[in-house]
Amino acid sequence: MAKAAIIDIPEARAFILHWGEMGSQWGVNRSVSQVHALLYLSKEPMHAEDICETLGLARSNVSTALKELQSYGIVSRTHLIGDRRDHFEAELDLWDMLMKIVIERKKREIDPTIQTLSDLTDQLAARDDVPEHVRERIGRMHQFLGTLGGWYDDVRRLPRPTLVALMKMGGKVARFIPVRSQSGGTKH
Amino acid sequence: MAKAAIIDIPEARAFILHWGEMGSQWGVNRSVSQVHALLYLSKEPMHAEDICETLGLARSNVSTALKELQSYGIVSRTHLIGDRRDHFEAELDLWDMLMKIVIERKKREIDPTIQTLSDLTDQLAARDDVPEHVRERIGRMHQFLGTLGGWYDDVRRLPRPTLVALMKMGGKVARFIPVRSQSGGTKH
DNA sequence: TTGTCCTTTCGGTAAAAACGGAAATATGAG
DNA sequence: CTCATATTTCCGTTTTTACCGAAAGGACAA
Repeated sequence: MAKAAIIDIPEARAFILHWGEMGSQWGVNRSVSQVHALLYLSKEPMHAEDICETLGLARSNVSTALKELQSYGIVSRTHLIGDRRDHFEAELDLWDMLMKIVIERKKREIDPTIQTLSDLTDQLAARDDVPEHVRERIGRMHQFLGTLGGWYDDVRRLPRPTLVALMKMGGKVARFIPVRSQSGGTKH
Repeated sequence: MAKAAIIDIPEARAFILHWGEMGSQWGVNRSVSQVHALLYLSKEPMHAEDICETLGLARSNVSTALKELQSYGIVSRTHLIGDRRDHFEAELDLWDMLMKIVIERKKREIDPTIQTLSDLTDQLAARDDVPEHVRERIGRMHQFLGTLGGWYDDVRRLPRPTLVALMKMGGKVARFIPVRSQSGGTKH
């Protein structure tokens, strides 16, 4: 009897399918997310052919998906002795995984947007026939995204245990913020 | 001479176009993001017909887009005296805007995923023919998303100035986390 | 109530994205 | 070097999604 494949477990199949759906909601190719989900569940690194058969996808498709996942840094290549084929395994630490996804999407989509807004802000500053509120709103968006991006660049460097501790605190971190006139400061 | 429309400002047009592109990268319909960008730049609330002409979109398309933006809570209807038509304006507070977008996407995509993972975890617990690592990894993902979701539900209730202050602190919030054995604690 | 104006829904079409298969390229063993 | 095997690129097909126009569905004034 052949070793039971992951895909034969209904719950695993459901997981992979759902992950694919969710990915596509976030602008990620369905095949890419499915391959990711499969590798996340796989105990051993898998080679491309194996992934194809398991998910019923074309080889080319899997190849592209793997490249994409590697560019995110959440899947890596390994080699098994006596086997020429590339094998692939997923990042198993979910914190690291999330951080890598966020950093990559920031790099791809947010940073260029900030750059564009920066340019537009400059161009608008050099004009005098533009309604003030337009200049102001684009400028504000620029500043906002810049702040957000800077914040992420900052906190992602924190050691993981610190990050976990911060998250577990939730809203309680607010205790440490100097109170001006808002509620939610020190309660007693 | 007619009042110069926003769309005649090249920088505004670039902003709207870019916003549309970025939206589509995140799984948001391009028309939806464009309408949002336009309303964000508009000083006055606009009615649907006006939006159509400005962006060159069909009436039906704009109607759908407005509905979507309202469901996110980042665009609202208003009425002008002496005008039966609905008028629309965008949320101008970018913090509020972001919070609303995130809460809505969480509701639509993350929460159902957590639910699914919860179900799968239960089902897996009732089986004894499933590799341990599969059970464990799905369970871990469930827990991870739950923690993340809980954290967001928590911090989003903080007063806005507190949130802004926290963000401005960036990684410095880590000062307040009890140090175990990691770097990044109190530096001096 | 009736007509006008405004909005939404619906069905078909057009555009875009995903996908598969074949061909091309690369890698490594002998 | 040559062959066998693994991987990627390219291009045509399929599937999905976005979009428009027409028709239906309200709301309000007269």
